[in-house]
Amino acid sequence: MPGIASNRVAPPLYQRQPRVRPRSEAKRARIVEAATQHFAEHGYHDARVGDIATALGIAKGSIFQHFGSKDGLFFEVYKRAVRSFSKYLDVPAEVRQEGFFAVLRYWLASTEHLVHEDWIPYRISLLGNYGTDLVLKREINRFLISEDPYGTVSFVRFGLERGELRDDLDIEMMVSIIDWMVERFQDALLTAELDPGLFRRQGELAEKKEARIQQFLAMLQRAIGVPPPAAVSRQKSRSNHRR
Amino acid sequence: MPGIASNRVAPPLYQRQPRVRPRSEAKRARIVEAATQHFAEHGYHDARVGDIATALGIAKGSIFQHFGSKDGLFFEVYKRAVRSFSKYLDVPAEVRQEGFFAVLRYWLASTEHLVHEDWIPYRISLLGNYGTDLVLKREINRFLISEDPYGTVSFVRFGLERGELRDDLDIEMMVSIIDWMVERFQDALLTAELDPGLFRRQGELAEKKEARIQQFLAMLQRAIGVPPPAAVSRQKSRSNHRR
DNA sequence: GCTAATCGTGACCTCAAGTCAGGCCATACA
DNA sequence: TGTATGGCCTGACTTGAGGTCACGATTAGC
Repeated sequence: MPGIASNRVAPPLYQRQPRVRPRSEAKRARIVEAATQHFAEHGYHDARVGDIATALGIAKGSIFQHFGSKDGLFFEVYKRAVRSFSKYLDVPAEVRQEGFFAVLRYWLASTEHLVHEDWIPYRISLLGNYGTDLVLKREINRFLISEDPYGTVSFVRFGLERGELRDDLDIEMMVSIIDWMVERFQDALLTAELDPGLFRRQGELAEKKEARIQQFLAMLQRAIGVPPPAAVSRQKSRSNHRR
Repeated sequence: MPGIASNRVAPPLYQRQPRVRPRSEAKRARIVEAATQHFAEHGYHDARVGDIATALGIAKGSIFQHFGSKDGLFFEVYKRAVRSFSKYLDVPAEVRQEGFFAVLRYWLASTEHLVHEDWIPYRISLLGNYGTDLVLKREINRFLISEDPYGTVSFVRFGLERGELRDDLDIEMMVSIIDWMVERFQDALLTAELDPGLFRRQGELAEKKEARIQQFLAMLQRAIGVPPPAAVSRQKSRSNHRR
């Protein structure tokens, strides 16, 4: 897969700063923009690099010069799409004050709304997660780990600091669990519209969505949340949590 | 994608049972066998239909006659691989007697052993889950739902009947949760060897595997298991539960 | 053995990714 | 302003994989 790793040239031998080359950057951006559209509409395999070039009125070779390969182009498209998403903690202050699980509920509940507003980046992310190939998928995972674009790590720290998450679990594991579960849950909600039949029985999911979100959150809370103080000495909630 | 939907011909108009055609079935099986090998070794995209034909000493066109397309061939390969896996409840009787979570622990613990014994079907399943494209993935999901090849549904029923699983959750949701979580957890264990870098930080996972399995099970038990009866009677029900 | 169907073949087609030699053009400096 | 330099853009070209098809070989049923 040529081009995916690094498509920057070797450093200049003497002075001569390349000087940002505004033309080139602008063009890359235009290409990524158009490619996003095409990938989102046709999927990875059925998107044609030639079509993207035609749509932009440029030569196909030009795209390869900038991105090296179709994979390389898609990788840029994917990164841009994923970076456009909000991070977990980017919520209204009052939601954040309510705590970890309130934040989670906020996002699950607004998923549908967000996707209606702009479905394209979601589709791209779906393609990156399931619709290309293992080599690209590995690259994507490296990216997700190194950039943490959803801010899951700091979100989990937030939950830990507030004493809402168990401290006897690996932080790595909690991050993974959140990423996995939320991703799949959102996929299931979303693909009901974008890709009917992609995940398990989303048919009824649409109706029971509210209930599902509640169930899902309650489950997650039991799984990784601090156990409720109750049962022994009723009252006084959080003051005596260990650590 | 011709061929993936149905590569059986229209039903015969009058009598004339096709009569199983032993030659044809045998050949299909040989092709699937060889294709499995190639897909597992090279991944979906880098596997060449021509190579498979050459390896079998037959014409490429013959493969297309039998399976319609590369996708169609892979789909058969995938189904066979997945069907070769054991179902959840296919465990030694004494494990089964211990109950739902014991069965789960049994499988998680033997994952590594199983994959060493025969890594090929696992690789194929990984390719089907992440490494082809969305159209095929949809087909695969339909298959998984209709066949339930791991027997997750009856496994969950088993847990419910034994009173080990909460009865206030949707059965559909529990099935999905189990499928998702176990799949990802196994992937993380497995790809540490098959595809380093495919999932989050599996580096340390290898060492802490035992501990992770414990953590993971405990988490799942809190999430979907019936709450422990204790807690009313004075002291700590959970801290010495560590299993 | 004869006939009708299926099976198998390999040359052929299509089409999309990817390449590259050459012309274009913007900038840097005289 | 003239000219040299180097990156940018082009589009015709190559490569190679999936997929097709007419025809000959093989088999099953009588």
